Amino acid sequence: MNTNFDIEDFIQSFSTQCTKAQIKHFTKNETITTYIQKRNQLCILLKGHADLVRYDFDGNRTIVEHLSKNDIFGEIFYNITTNNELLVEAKSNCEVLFYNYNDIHKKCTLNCEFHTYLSENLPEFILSKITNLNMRIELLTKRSIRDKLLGYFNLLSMRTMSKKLVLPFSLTDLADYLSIDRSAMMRELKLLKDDGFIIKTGNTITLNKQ
Amino acid sequence: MNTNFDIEDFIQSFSTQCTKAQIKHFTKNETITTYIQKRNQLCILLKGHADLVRYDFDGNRTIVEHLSKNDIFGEIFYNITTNNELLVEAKSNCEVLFYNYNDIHKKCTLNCEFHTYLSENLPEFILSKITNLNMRIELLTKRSIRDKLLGYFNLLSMRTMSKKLVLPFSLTDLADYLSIDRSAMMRELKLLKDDGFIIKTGNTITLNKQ
DNA sequence: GTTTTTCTGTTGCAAAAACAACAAATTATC
DNA sequence: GATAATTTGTTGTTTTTGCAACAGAAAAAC
Repeated sequence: MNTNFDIEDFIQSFSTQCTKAQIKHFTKNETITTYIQKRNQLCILLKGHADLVRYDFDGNRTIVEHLSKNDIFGEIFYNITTNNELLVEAKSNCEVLFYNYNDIHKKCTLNCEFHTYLSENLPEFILSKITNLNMRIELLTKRSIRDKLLGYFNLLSMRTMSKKLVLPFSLTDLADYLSIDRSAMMRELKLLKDDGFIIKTGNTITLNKQ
Repeated sequence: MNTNFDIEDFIQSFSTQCTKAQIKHFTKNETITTYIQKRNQLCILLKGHADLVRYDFDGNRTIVEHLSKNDIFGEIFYNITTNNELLVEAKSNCEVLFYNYNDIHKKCTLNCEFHTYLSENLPEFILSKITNLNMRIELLTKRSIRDKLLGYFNLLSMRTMSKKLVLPFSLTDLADYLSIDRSAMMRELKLLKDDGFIIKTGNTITLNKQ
């Protein structure tokens, strides 16, 4: 998300034909991948937006991660313990690089630039991912809907360096992301407006107090 | 946690005098470190148990992470956005290795074994950390206290390959870890017992149904 | 071995959140 | 541009969770 990784360079070096990786394209609402243990898939989202989504037995949908350009994902990061479905859904047209994690240390037969680039930059990628996961945990450990909403808005505000922020997904999805009931969230949003904490026009939020 | 990193080898190679790292000892309840942005501290817990804890304005205490031998932690993994205190507390006698992340890529002047070892093995360490964080997120996104408890018990059960499991911390701490009210959790634990899902004796839980 | 502190277990009550159901608005599809 | 599908906004009701307060048990400190 906030790595200094250059996407153009990346594709450029990849074009030197690495034997281990492949790029695929997806249109909106297509399933990019389903998490299955032991395949050790590592993916990088080169273009577009996608959500890692879980459906549980009660029919609840949870957006586990919201993925943007340069975010890494894949089942290597998971121990698939539960039998809940975990899948990555394209939210717009996407370009995804697939890689097998086992192959990262084994030098590519062609010793291609792409391969070198990836293994050199992976630590930075991963560090950025951990930071994102920790921010997510911070949000989820907040005790009330109000705190979750304000916490999330502050996060976005921090990123764009502005009190005015545009939600990256629908309110329905926001509830699934914060792991709360949508109608309860709507009620709380109204209270936040009434109490003067936020101004909301469409999916643009402006932070006020605090 | 489940890396194949060998602690003895580690200390052995460290004893060849790396100029950048240092090992410190802590006794129970001591504060190991406080997270401050821009210091880029990276730590490895060599011995003992510790908790990464956050205290928020309402006086709520949250155990953000429960750290065991070989777990890595430190402020490089955080964007300190909120002004909530984040600190690592020793839960038993601990031995901790401190390192500055900036120094990892710059080869140590002595080009010591330790340094090489660390930079070679860091990806595996980090991968394990991400897996743990994802499991934590899965727990926190569960919608009810019951699901959180069962989810956590299942996780521990999975790790030890047994239906009988020993909680790694007190019930008070468990509530802070699952980000729920302790008395509400106690009530739910009783219901789980009454419904025959678990048998509880002290801090040993045996899973029944499902 | 006694005292102090922390942890466990319990409960009534208040507050918050989830559930359910629907109309209006918006967006997508044909 | 009409129709279908999804999203937003709203509200009454039920359920769950949090809060507060306390007694007994266990653990730690002296």
